[in-house]
Amino acid sequence: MPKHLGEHVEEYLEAIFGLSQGEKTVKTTELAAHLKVTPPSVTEMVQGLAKKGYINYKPYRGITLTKRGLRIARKMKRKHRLLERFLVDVLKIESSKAHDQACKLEHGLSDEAEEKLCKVLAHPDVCPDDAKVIPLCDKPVTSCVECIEGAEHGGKEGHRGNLTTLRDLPKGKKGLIAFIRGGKNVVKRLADMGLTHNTEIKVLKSAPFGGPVKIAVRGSELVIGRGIALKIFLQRV
Amino acid sequence: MPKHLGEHVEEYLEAIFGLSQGEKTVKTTELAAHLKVTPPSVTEMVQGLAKKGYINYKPYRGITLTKRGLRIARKMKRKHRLLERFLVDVLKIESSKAHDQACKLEHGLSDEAEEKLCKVLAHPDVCPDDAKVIPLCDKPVTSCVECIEGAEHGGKEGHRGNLTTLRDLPKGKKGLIAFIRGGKNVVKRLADMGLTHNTEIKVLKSAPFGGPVKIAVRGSELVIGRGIALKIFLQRV
DNA sequence: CGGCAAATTTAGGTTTTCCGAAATATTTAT
DNA sequence: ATAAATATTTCGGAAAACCTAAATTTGCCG
Repeated sequence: MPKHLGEHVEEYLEAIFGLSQGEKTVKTTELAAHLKVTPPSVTEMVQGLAKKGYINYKPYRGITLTKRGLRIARKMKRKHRLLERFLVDVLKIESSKAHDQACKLEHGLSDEAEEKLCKVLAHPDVCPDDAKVIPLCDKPVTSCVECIEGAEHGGKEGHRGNLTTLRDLPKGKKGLIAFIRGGKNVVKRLADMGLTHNTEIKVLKSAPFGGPVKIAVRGSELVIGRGIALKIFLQRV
Repeated sequence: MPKHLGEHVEEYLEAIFGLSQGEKTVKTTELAAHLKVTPPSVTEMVQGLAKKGYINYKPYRGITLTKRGLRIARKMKRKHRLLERFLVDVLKIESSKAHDQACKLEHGLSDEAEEKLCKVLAHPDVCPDDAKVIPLCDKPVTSCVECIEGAEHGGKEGHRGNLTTLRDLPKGKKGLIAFIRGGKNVVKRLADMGLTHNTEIKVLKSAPFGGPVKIAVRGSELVIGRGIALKIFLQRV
């Protein structure tokens, strides 16, 4: 059982996650540049991570995260981005400085504090720095409502590595609504349009830069705004 | 120039600070128990700290902080306690858990974030855990008002290691008001009683457990409540 | 297809912080 | 005052991460 999972391990996994967006394998040198260490240091660390089962590593070929590694990496990114939101929204720190500050804090943030922070920030969807999506929490819920209403969701953790937001689902693709990021209002508003858990959606048209998305739901067509499209998480089918 | 001042250095100094309350020299074993490491580890670390000038260390005799060490230790305690307040007041984490959580975050908290956090929390005076006083910031101001009003206090840092709160000044002792922790209201309220910067105070009677304090100011007598006594910082004379 | 440049890994070494066992100093108790 | 108990330090070693210099592998280009 990995007890305290060194900071550096987390840092590496998070970096690999960031650099590998969409399956891409990550190269040693990229990682070295990103982490500001030398390539040999990366090689060494990466060998360790592979041995411990966090990544798949073929010498000279590149790196991908395993399921285990992905879980940790997503969690770190989530903590990082929640912290950024906090630093910018609550403490009013410039977002350019917030990133570095979040980097230093993220490894110390407990899961409990992460959860409470998410609640206090009203379940934010993107980080202020680069508007990237904040990964979902791992609780077995289908919308933030269940989390807000308290209730011990003591169950096993979900594995949501493969969910996409509606904004990121490409034109022509279909998906099942897996999670709605929002409280009662958002859930209700979407339900009124027929968008509920497990509903199938097909993307008809998606504006390139996060503009509105046109979708087909149960035969009818709908246009969904950028903001709300970020709150709908889909399981591709 | 010490660049990033390892976490462990900070941790040790903070622990020494905590254990040495009031000049007492700290013993190796105490420190080991407190930090949950073995005595040999402490000895080794402590030798390093002494060489770097953060502590005075006589083998077999004990440890005290130097001025430099004290500055760092106070800063860490301050960050720690501000974080505890934040975790308890804002995130609603149980205060028993908040201490450990704060320990993990404190080393990553930048000076800027510390300052902003202090502002957001409205310049709190004690930490929720054990009601101990949160050390003052090092800015060259005489009350929180100057800090609230913005203004770049770009000057050199103060050295406030020797200030006491009115609550902690023993009966019979005299002090000069050096700092008032509070905004306009507090400062005004105190000014109305004749308590302004540089005023001399003598403690006539001090209730043992933080009860009211009777003092003499400019010939007249006053009784000060526990809460407000914690906000008045004195330079002993 | 051979050779060269770039990417990557191996080798050898450093620093920091920890540990257990053994030596030494200090304190306590007879 | 001295011996036993306790506290502290010394010694030798380990794990993590890093680094530089020196191989080695890969991939591209003529």
